Amino acid sequence: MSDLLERLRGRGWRMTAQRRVVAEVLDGDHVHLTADEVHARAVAKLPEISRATVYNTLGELVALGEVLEVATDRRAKRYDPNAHRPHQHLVCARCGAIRDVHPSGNPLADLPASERFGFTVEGVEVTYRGVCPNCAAA
Amino acid sequence: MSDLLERLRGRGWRMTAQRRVVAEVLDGDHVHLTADEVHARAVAKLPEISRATVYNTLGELVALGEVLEVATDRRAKRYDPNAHRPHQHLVCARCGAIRDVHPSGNPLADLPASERFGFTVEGVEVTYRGVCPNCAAA
DNA sequence: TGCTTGACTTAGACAAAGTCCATTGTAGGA
DNA sequence: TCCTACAATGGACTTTGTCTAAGTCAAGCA
Repeated sequence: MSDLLERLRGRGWRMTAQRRVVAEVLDGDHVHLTADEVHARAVAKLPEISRATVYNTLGELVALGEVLEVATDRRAKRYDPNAHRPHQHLVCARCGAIRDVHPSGNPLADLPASERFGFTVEGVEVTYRGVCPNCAAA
Repeated sequence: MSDLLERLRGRGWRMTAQRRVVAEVLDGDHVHLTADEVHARAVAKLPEISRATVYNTLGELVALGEVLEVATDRRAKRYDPNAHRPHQHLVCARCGAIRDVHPSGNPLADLPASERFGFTVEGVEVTYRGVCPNCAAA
């Protein structure tokens, strides 16, 4: 987990208590947290941290490629620390639970040139939607 | 275009001026409008229509399957009247322009059972991201 | 160790998108 | 035509996120 902190320091990050706490929250927990949840957990470790700092720090982590932004619903963005292995998401339509999944195949290859309309296509996001076992049982 | 109105009436929709106007806005224009843009166009036809009504009506159209919600960015949801032909979206990372595209292949089939974690998978959304010709030229 | 500096943090105001609710209006059936 | 349940209104409210001006502090340097 200090891997992440090391990498950040290596990139010239000025290391502050706030940034360390945000990085630790994400690094210690491989789930998909909203900015607000990150803030709540950060506050538990460092009560005086502000919302703006959490947003700033998350934005910086995303820009550095250490964390992915995931927008699976209309509500809050979520932050996915699993940025180093390409993956897609499977979302429960009822409770919003998110799992990382690794489909076979390459969806980029499925878009023929005739369907690209002159765009330079750079990436693709795939979101599978369904109902998780818990919700199905209930 | 009265097709849509007919279908809605057949489903027991109470036809009001407001609903007709919202349906016409979407039906007449095969682009991807935000709720606010729909409201603006509806106001042009019926000045006293309220924002809440536009949201309600869009929500009902989505529930009836006549219109798709598209959440391609963190900002406003967009509404896609092209609900009857399955398709995916290609989004410009700079200007936000959206094109409907029809990839070959079936991404649902690319998710093996071992990657479904007990979920009942019901659908999949694919969003291609790139740069449109206009933005690339600029 | 103790300055200095500019990057970082803070609190709170602000903005955008959307929801809620009490009241008022009206479509469509009797 | 009258009723009544369903729909519309508008304004307050919520959620998520951004911005800014002022204060703070990490890290390099003497």
